[in-house]
Amino acid sequence: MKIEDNFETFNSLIRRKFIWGPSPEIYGGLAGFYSYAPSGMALKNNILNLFRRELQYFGFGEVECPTIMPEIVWRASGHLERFIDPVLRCKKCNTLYRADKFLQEQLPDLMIDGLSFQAMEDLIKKHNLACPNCGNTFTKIEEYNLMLKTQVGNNVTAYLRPETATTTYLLFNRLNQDARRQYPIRICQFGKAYRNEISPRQGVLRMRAFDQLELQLFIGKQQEMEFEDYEEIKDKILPLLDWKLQEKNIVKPEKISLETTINTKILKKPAYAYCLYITYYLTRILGFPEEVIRLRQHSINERAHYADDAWDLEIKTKQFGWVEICGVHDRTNYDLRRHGEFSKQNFNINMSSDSETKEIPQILEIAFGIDRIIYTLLETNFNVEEGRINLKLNPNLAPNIVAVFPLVKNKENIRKLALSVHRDLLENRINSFYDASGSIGKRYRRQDEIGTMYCVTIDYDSLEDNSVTLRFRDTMKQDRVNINELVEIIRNKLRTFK
RNA sequence: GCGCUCUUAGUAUAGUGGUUAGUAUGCCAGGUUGCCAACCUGGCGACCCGGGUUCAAUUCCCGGAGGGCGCACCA
Repeated sequence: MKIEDNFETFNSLIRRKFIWGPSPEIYGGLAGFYSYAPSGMALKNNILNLFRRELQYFGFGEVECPTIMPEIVWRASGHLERFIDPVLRCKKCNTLYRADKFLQEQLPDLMIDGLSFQAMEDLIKKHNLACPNCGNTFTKIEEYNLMLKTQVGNNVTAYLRPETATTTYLLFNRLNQDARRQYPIRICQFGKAYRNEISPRQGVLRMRAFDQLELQLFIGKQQEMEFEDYEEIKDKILPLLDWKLQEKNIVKPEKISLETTINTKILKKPAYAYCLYITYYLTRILGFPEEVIRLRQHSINERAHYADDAWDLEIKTKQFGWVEICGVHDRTNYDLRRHGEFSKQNFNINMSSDSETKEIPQILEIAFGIDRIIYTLLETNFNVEEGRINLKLNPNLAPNIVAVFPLVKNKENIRKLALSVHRDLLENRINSFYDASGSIGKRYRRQDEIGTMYCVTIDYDSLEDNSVTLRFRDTMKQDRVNINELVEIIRNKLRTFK
């Protein structure tokens, strides 16, 4: 197989090293479903470990909720209404049309938004509308439900969650008790979400079952405008593309300080600016270079039903263009207002020392798609350098931290020493991989292509003076170090990466 | 979901109505090897699934699944 610097080589690497694969593959697969293999899962876990450590620093507590919730939850959240599309199916050629969009197109002068199914069907009859593809008539309007429906117990209708966020909000009264009025309440949740995509494509970028890591700030209206943490980050410069720039067909973000965005009213709320900062910060520590990142604002009709302002963090990829890996939403008090109404709970609470004023908390939401992070991180770190695949992952994210080799495999005492170095690293809980097969060069290349930063080779001299070769992935340069210092040296090197 | 197109070892590919289904790479075992995909020997491993046509189907036909592209969809 020739190694060319293109995304075919990259795609082949994913399959060859079995990072993830279609599922259930032996039965032909089901579109939109993938399984992670150990190396892919190691990467995912390393990303999560890093995120969890940082989120603790930012004051977030983690919760975990069921992935299935009864119908009423999704009625309250608005998903039942917004995630079910009316569709028209041609009786003959089976082509599917989104009913409301189709009618609006055909009858541009009428107001279609908000019409009942019956009213839409009447319009179709009245205007004799037929399938543009083959000219035949339609079936009755059907529902296409983007949420996966199931039954709990005997006859309770329930849905698999299309986002983790809503399930977090349901805990609000408990979280509020726990928080002792220290606002904002900062909560995160990691877990699966499910969407019944009509045609899932682009591999793990659009799965029907995918992982989200979502951060929520429950915050007072006043506090959003006078947010203490904002003061510490207001000088930070972010690559921003607001929708006014997009209207001028500009795709390159502007580097603006958060303070400027507030002063020029690009952003309304300092607390929201802080959320954009956390989003950008977490993305940067994964090792994404500045040039491939932009934060893009949604236009008004691009926004979700609950959002007052929305920005996506996007990564520039070779294969798929700009890919959203995170959405930041100002959900206002929409969610708690609705869940308060539907559950008859009182979420109108006192958030300040002034015991007179009560309010329903605002929610600011940061939603990462972990699988999209994995894809984009692998793609941006993928390099071909003079016929060598080098996956330049941050060393603490790679599946292996270090690999240990005997220079030759048929010298028993070299092999023994190599194995003991390997075990010693494992004893110190440094993720080490032992490999003795093939030439030394081949073993280096095997590690390069899965991003292992350090390789340790035990040779004839090692037997004499207890020293080994420490070889670096990116430069291929080698240091001579003492075995007794190896653990500390590697730990120190890892420490220089966040 | 519609249209076009594709599907052969882990990966990348060749090819065929009757073949021991080829090649490269990979992987395994052994040999060799004093540091960057070396070499030698031996071995492993594939025609997406179902039906039809046929004496015979991996190959032709139909259907399905999955992938790619375009359209639609992507709260």
